[in-house]
Amino acid sequence: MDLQLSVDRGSPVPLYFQLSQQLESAIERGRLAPGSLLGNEIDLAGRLGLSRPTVRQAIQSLVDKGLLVRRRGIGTQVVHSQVKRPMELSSLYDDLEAAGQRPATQVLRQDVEEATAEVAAALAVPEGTEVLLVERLRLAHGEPMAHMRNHLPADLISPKAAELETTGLYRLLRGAGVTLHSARQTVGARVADAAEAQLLAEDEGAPLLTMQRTTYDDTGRAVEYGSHLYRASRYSFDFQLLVRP
Amino acid sequence: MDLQLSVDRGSPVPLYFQLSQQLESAIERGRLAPGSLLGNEIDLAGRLGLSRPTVRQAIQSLVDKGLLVRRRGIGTQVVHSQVKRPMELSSLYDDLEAAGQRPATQVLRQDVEEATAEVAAALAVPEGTEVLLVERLRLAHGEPMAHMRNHLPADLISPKAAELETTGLYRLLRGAGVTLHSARQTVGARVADAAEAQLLAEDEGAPLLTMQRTTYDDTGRAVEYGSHLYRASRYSFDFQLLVRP
DNA sequence: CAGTGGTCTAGACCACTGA
DNA sequence: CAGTGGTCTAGACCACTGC
Repeated sequence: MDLQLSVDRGSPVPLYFQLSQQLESAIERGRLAPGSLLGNEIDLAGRLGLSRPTVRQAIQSLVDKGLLVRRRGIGTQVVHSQVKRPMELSSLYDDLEAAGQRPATQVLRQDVEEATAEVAAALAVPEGTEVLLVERLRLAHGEPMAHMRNHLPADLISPKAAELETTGLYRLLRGAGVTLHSARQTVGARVADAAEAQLLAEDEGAPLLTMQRTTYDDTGRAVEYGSHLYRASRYSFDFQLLVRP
Repeated sequence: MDLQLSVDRGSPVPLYFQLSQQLESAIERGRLAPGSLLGNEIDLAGRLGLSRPTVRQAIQSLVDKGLLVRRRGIGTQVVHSQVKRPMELSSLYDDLEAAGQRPATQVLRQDVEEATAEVAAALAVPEGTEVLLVERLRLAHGEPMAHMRNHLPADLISPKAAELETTGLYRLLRGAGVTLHSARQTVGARVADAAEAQLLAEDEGAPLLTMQRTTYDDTGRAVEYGSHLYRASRYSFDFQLLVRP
């Protein structure tokens, strides 16, 4: 197994990160075959001129991603199956863009309102607090995909309609210095009523996927509550789970 | 912040794990308030008689769980929001049991069959390979919740119907020595046809959640492919996501 | 038995934050 | 500036695996 592994000590990139990236790309390119053993940590450290803890840190990050499996007494193996990304906190805009679907957005509404009981509870603010409401229609290839209603604390961002039409909400939040940390989601289904059907170019009674999501920043503050409708004929949630050890 | 932290060096439980458990329970009991600083790692190590890397390992595991946030130059803080469990690879049986719903199962069918193209592709076996097909109806409080069709390689387990009625499939797999590792899922929606409606005690045209899942063990072998239908009026998927740093 | 990963130590220097 | 987490080293011993 003659992988060309090497680290650059002059680089500001941490050594363990350089190594984990090289291993990850070797796995992705198939240079490290599924099921193959990685070779023991001590040798690897010696060959690279690194200490064992540093090598372990690199390997551990790939184990956490699900690309490698360690077995005591055996060694470290490349997982057989192609693990794709675990479910990420991504916006529909990013998802569509990544799929090459050239998303478009129509901003239907953008107002500052007083929080209803539902929104206040989700954002953990007093009822009646001013919140920004953004209502959008997401299109792909000119076809409606989803209707999205988002509520945000009014002091976070004040996006222009043009910004909302050319980028995702999460990108705007990150640009405003918000560090997204976690989200709580509920995915369900229901059938379209007449108004929803017309908005999404479906028939009344068509199946819709519903998703409610509250997103928190790293201080634990709720920064967004979304309540969305997706056309089930055009969209499904697709994701990977890792079993926590 | 006078937490009674201590480690038992005689215990076979790793020191970092003892510490992370004590910190986690302190956070859950509210003894470590959200937003409070944890105190620096060097002091903590000194007070416990541990080395700094060991303390860091304990803290890191809680950061990975989303309970703590580190900020360079600032310190380590308890996250404000109550983070619940991230989405787990759990069976509906376990989910219902955890919710106190006393699940029940009707085994509708249990056969060894030849894999269809769909199943063969999902399990990565040749078409026509013998696979175990299990078809079940999951009930809670006597009401149908979901219709579940699972396909498994025929050589893994041969469960008795009684076992299938009193436990989840994943528990049976774990009991057979299978280490579950990851799963790929797709969640969608559609409306019930006449047969599905009757089976699930819904009306024709009622909304259903669909879920297809392929589960892999730690060698990357596909050990289960499931194709399930949930009554949207009774069930939704509820989960937490962490943003990968 | 030899070889593997799992855990742990006691230091070191750096980068970033806030006062 | 002092204090924090981020990274890194060079060892050590243990637990588990397979031969």
